[in-house]
Parts: sequence; structure tokens; C-alpha cells
Amino acid sequence: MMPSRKAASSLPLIDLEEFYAVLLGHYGDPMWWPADTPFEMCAGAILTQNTSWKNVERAIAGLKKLNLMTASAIARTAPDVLEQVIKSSGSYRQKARRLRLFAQFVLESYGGRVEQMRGVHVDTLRRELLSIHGIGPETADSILLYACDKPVFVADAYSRRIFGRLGVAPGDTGYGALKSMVEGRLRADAPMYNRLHALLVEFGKQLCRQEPLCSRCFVSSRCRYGLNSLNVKKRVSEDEDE
DNA sequence: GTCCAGGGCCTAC
DNA sequence: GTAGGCCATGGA
Repeated sequence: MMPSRKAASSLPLIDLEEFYAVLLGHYGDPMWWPADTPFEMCAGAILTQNTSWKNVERAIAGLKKLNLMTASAIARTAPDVLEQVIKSSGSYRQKARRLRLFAQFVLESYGGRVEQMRGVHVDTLRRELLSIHGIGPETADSILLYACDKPVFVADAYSRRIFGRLGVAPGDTGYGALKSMVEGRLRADAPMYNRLHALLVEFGKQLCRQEPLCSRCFVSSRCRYGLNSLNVKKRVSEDEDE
């Protein structure tokens, strides 16, 4: 009988709490989402939809330079002007409209102050945000977490990919299902969710990319995908040696 | 030149 | 209800 070549990992797949601790230990406290005001965080959440942060930074700098980084300023700015200022963020006509609709919402419901949204129950506020055209689940949760300090999980593309590979949740888990699963397993702690999302993005950018760098990854021995990937490479190199 | 990035809306089936 | 197309820029 041939001995199995499958590398026997003595440890089980990593769980959520432990993965968070490992990420925190590896990357340190991320102190994420650079923004001077809660409104700027919300604007960034809208502008970054399907867009790299580099392109968003230019748009944010443009808005701040023209003193447009408030709900009242954006609401009274002509659409074509707003479009030109945020052009670098891509989909600029859609996003200009979304920014204006969000600004109008903040003005009408919260006197133009995002800070006042913090006093509202998370479920109520989430429903209100989702009713705004252009604010979907991920953007709403980013606003709830980063601008309103609510303990919610932002189940973005990075987290779906990472948790799918780790074996924490199937890769085709939908947004709501993944969000519920994570929130059901972790304590309701806003700063923790803030760090977790930031760490997932960092991990997703550096190692767990679309083409993952499993050979350099510090959790590959506790990851379903990583174990498969490394075993395949091991088998290939063994075959080459023969 | 092609692909992708801290999504969401709309249309067709 | 859901898969596919579209928005659109800038960097790799």
C-alpha cells in the first residue's frame, strides 16, 4: 500500500475568532478608513463602489479643496460640477447622483449631521440607508460601521473570497447570509468589526488575492484552499524530482 | 490592450 | 429570483 502523500495537518481549519486574532497579531491595529469627518466616511463609501481607493482619494481631495465635503454643500452643488470633481472615481455620473441623494437624506432627516444618525437603532438606520437609491447592502453597512459606530460586519468581496477559501463559509454564500453568519459568531463590538474588515482588506490585497499567494501565506496550513494549493505544488515538485 | 478595483441598478428571462 | 449588462476612471 502506497503511503499517502497528503500532508497531514495536526490542526483543524481556523475559526473566525482565531483568524481575527492571527490577523491582528500579524498586521497590528490597522486604524482604518482615513477621513476627517463622519460625512467624509459616507462619501468615501459611495465613491469607492467597485473602485480602487487610489481613484477615490483624488475625488475626496477635490471635494475638500472646493469645500464640498458636507451634506449641505453637496446638495446645493450643480450636478455637472459635482460630476467633474469626482470624475476620477469612475461611474462619476451615477456616483454624483448617489452623493446628492445621500446628502439630501442627511439634510432632511438628520439636519445635515451624520453624527445624529448614531442615536438611531441599527436596524432602523439600515432600512433608511437601503431606501436611498444607490446605497446597497455593502455601502449601508460601511456607513453603519465606520460613520455610525454600529457593530456590523461588512461582507465585501474580500471577505467572501477569504472566508470561502478558509472554509469558514462556502464561497457562494450571499451577502446577507455571510453577514448573519459572522455577526452570529462574534461579539457585538464595533471597534472589533472595524479592525476585522480593515484586516481582511489588507490580507486580501497582500496575500489572499484573486491569484492567492499561498506559499507566502501565514495561515495556509489552516486553510482549505491553502492546504490544497500547497499539496498540489508539493506533488508537482515531487513528480519533477522523479 | 486587457483586467480589475473596498457595488448597485436595471432589464430580461 | 437571478443572471448578465452597464456604469467609467486609472493603475498594473
